[in-house]
Amino acid sequence: MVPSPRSRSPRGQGDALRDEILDAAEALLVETQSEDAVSIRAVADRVGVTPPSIYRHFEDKPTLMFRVCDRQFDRLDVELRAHRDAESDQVAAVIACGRAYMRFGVAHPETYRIMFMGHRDDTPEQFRDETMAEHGAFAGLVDAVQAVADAGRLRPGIEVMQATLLLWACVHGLVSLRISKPDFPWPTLDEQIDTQCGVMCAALFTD
Amino acid sequence: MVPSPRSRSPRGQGDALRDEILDAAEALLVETQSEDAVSIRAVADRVGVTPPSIYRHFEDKPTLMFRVCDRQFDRLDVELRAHRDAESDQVAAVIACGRAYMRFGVAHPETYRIMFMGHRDDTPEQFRDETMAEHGAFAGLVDAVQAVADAGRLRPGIEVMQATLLLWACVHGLVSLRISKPDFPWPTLDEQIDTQCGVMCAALFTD
DNA sequence: TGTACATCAGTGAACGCGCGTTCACTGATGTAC
DNA sequence: TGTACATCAGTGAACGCGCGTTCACTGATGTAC
Repeated sequence: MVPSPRSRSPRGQGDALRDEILDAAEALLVETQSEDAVSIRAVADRVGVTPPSIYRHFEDKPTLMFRVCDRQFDRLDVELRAHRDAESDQVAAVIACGRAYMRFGVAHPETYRIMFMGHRDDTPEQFRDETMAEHGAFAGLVDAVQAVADAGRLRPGIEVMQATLLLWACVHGLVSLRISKPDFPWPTLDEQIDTQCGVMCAALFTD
Repeated sequence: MVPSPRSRSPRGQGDALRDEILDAAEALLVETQSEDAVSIRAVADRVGVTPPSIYRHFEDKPTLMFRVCDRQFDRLDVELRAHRDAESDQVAAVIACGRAYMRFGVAHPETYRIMFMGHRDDTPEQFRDETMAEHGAFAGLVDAVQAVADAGRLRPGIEVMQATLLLWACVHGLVSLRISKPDFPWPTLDEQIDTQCGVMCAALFTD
């Protein structure tokens, strides 16, 4: 291994390496588009550190991977929140969220795969419920649909949670199929998103 | 390894083992619900044969796994075809197919995962396009939607392929989310399927 | 009817692989007296 | 101002693991003459 120019962190700042590790792992994930390629050794190499150092900052590999993805999803959350705050029309806000979500998923396939397409048993306990129901993208979607309902624009006979789950299934379905089956003769992403948003809104919302 | 009671196949019938291997692999997959647990060694053990024997019948592990899943999906195809033939109402036929597809996916999570949630690079070449666009469940769905269109019951402005992709995204989304996030507070499967079918049909079909 | 031979289903032993992880350690830095 | 010490970020070497896969082989069975 080539000796790295990296110098050791001073006393109180051991956490500096933590962020470098997250950055390196994220970069590897983006470059290789393969969770397997992001081994503890590869991450350590890229940071310029030996593998055991990783364990000073993350308890094991799955946790590291989820922290990486979690950080990326936090950025999505910020974006979704911005969309909701920016739109005065509640239905338009839901559409904007849906669009942003689908674009994000297709643009970050391996991240999306880890967060939403993985095996339950490969998911560290701390990420099993939390990330999902309460926190993050899903909660935002519930809020956005609730706003539509509060404005009286949800189609009669459909409840907020039903509508939210249906929307989630649709956006997730589009994203995950495109990720798993890249060789399928898909239409343009824009075209598919437009169709899907149009039909879904017509089905769920009024006005 | 306990010596097995299995006796060697006579001359022309080497293919007998092939089916036994498929059966054993399928049984293991169903029991463990884990692709990783279905190792070449585990399959060989269960059949009562040594690992190298597997390679006389399947070129490698991914191919074996896909053959196993393919066989299960063939059964789904038969079921879907039966639904379509049994329903005189075209829309009812699409609904029946969608329901059967979702039930199948949720009932065979690991099979579904391998076929529709895997990495493109883990998919043997022979299964990359074929299983999808031309053959099997998707083609059946296209046919069913085409029948609705032929009956003049597709909502104006929506094309057959658009409607099919949307339906596919929805059913796949429901199935794959329930598989990946079993800890999520889902509604009953029946309830979720009913809502989804109701809303989708209202959105896409007329009468 | 008997013998030599080809076939081929299945074996036994081993290969290399890269992985996640653990362990006892080093050595620079700050702190107490 | 100097010395002993505690801290703690990061190291080096190795562990065990189970996997997919390969190779040269055995030995029962059918076939040709």
